[in-house]
Amino acid sequence: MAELIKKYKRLLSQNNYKLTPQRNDILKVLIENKETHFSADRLYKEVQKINPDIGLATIYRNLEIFSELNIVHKLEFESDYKHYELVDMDKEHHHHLICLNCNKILEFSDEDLEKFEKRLEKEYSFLTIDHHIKFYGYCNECHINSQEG
Amino acid sequence: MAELIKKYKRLLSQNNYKLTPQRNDILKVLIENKETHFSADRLYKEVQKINPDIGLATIYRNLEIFSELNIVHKLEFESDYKHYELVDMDKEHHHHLICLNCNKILEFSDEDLEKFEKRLEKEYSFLTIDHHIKFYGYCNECHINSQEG
DNA sequence: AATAATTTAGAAATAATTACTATTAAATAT
DNA sequence: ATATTTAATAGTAATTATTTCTAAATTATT
Repeated sequence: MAELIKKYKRLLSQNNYKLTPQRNDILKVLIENKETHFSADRLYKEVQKINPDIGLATIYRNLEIFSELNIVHKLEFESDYKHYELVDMDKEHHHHLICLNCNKILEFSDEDLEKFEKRLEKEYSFLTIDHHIKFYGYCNECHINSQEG
Repeated sequence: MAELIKKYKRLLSQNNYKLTPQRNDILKVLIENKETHFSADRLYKEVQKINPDIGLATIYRNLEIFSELNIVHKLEFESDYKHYELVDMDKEHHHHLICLNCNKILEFSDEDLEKFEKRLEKEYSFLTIDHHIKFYGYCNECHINSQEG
């Protein structure tokens, strides 16, 4: 934990950000709950337990920065708020199974894309109705243009 | 077009909804722009061209209904509004390539999941940085419970 | 310690979406 | 065809997640 915080401090510092007590507290909560997807508001309430003076805007501001620095992942589900989770280096890149009924979110990791869809149903007893796959990156024009610039 | 509208009329009717002039106008715009992802607001402005009295709330209300009936797909990207597109039966189930730079959204269809990630870069000259895969369906507990019910 | 630059709390503003209300249109029964 | 019931609408107000703004506080630097 202390080491992890140091790592983040270094990372922040390299990008001209300081490890303020507020940032420290937010990171502490995220680390202690690295299995959890937080809404900004849930995180706010959790951080308030160790720092009653924290402001909601501070949570948002820093989640944005943490997201830039790849300290947290910003997740978009079909809800009307965003979810945030700590990026866990020890954990494989993972995806989500979202229950249309109870909204539970299960995770699975990606090794072999091919066998996924079929295996999922068995391994997780998850009945797939639909799936969305999104790739983020740079399109032809954009990476060509950025080479020029 | 007229046939398609008839099909939607039947579908609405089967679900105790009427094909009102407003719904007709919205569908008309969606059909004429089936390649397009609309925001509620863009759609609103487009429908206003053929029906100046249409209300924004009507757009939202009906997009919700159309989404239930699988007439449109509600899409969530990393933007702060939702995108809607007509479900095109003739079109294969498709996914999206989202440019982090210009936000252009390219489409690709899914045949063979395995070869995707590698092929994508070649076929679309798209430089993938990250991807998200989401499966929607029912988790173990939920489909078990619904069998009991 | 004095100065400059960040960061913060808290409030106000924004913007997408939803809920509400009175009115209109449509469907059904008479 | 007309009266009655029901569904759908326009327009507005309310809601809610998120952003922006501002003055005060903190931190780093000299």
